[in-house]
Amino acid sequence: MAKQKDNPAEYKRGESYLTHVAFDSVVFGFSGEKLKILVMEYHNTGLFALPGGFVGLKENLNAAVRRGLKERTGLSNIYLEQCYVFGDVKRHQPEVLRKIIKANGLAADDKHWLLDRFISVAYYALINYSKVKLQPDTLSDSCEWYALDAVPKLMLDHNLIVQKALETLRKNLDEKLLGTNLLPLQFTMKQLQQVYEAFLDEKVHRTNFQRRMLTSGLLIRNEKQFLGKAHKAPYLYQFIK
Amino acid sequence: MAKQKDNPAEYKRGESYLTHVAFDSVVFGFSGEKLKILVMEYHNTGLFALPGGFVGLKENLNAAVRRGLKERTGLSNIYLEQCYVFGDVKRHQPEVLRKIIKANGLAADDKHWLLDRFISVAYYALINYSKVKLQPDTLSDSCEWYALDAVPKLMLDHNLIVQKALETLRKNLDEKLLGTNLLPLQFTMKQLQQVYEAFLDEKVHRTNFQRRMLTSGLLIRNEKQFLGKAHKAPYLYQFIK
DNA sequence: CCAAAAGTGTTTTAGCTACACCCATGA
DNA sequence: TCATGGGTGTAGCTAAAACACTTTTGG
Repeated sequence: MAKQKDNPAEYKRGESYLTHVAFDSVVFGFSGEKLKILVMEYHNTGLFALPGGFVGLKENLNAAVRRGLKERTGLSNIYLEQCYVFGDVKRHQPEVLRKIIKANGLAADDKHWLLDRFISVAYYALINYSKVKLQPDTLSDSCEWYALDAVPKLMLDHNLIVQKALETLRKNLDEKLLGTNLLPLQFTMKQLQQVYEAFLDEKVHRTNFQRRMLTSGLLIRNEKQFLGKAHKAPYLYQFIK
Repeated sequence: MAKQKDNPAEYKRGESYLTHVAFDSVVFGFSGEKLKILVMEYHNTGLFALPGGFVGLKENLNAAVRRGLKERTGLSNIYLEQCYVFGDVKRHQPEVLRKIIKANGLAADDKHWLLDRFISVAYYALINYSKVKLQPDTLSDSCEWYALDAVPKLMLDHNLIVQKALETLRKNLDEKLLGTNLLPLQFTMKQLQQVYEAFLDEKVHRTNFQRRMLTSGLLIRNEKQFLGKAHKAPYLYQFIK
């Protein structure tokens, strides 16, 4: 990719991306017994935002989102799903975008394409926290994990997008096979339980949870064990196939 | 609305609608024991399509979809939900749109904005069949109900959109309260069962279905009865509130 | 031996399935 | 009185909830 292509703010209107169409991703990771999401901070603005981007003129929408995630996390083959389209007029706040453009030392004349109104397609992604190498894009000075209960105020309607992603996931927890994507290949039942609890935001009954998982037939028990704690060593489990 | 505004094909690029953004609706109705959807046919082209449209520059996405449905069915307050965003490059088929524009006697030069690539936000709607007064838009010569098992070949990826709408609805049948939107205020248990069967595309157990509905607490039984058939008169039911 | 966490067993309840049965109606 | 479809009763199965219990480990 040419240097110019790395910075969306330098594009002229409609030159390389579809106008009026954007995407934002809520990227979930699990670490330290907590659910976290990726948040970017823009240079010298104090503005926080979800990692997002734009769709190339000859690029599939889903492919564009994968490209965006690849650039920020280094990962391909990410578990990714559409969540909702945010298309209200009131999400158009050119002052906010102007602030970002100016902070990057670019000319923010009134015709700059980033100042236009955008419809944003929201996605959520589930990724393996430990495999990620974070990289901010050229407009941002950081891309960091934030625990769900410590996400800062985000620009535009991005906090709403996070809520919507959570709701969507909560609805179909089981069929999304949370653990497959958020946990390492092998994990303890406790870890899996914590993932569920983090999404549901409530405690689940330990012994019944264990039985439900085991009888589901989706995971197998490895005889290897994880030692080092002052209690019975737990089995390690992994999902089948 | 001015006359010009009634015909999207007459707009210049970006003059009144957001470029690259469209919507399509799968409108479900229930009649004659069958599930049906609305399909439009374009003048002199043999092309069939889902009712869709574009988003005004100062119009909320959801509002645009409601406007589109109002124009074609005369109904406001329609039950409406997003379903999926179709954003692949291969759905861009300018030849098809060119055909429609020409058949309407308009100039289809290569820069016509309808020939651009569009991302389409798919919605599904559940409406009360008997309340609808169908009206084609200015580009179409008909807007008709088609039984789900008799939907013709539609343009672009519109058949795929129908499939996606069905899948989405099937997943959460119960929480969508199908009957509330698809049936008249009062209905027999048989009708409600037929709605479920139409969506699931399989028979459900009559007596157990009845019990499940009654114990759900979502509907009440009216003592009024529907007479005229050679069998026990069924109760009429209605949803609470 | 004790505390802590993992894992198993058991009882109760709730809901669904399948099927038998009775009821009301028009021809 | 019979065919047709509406409505109820009930036995059997399965899954989840609640809780008591045993096991393994480090200190």
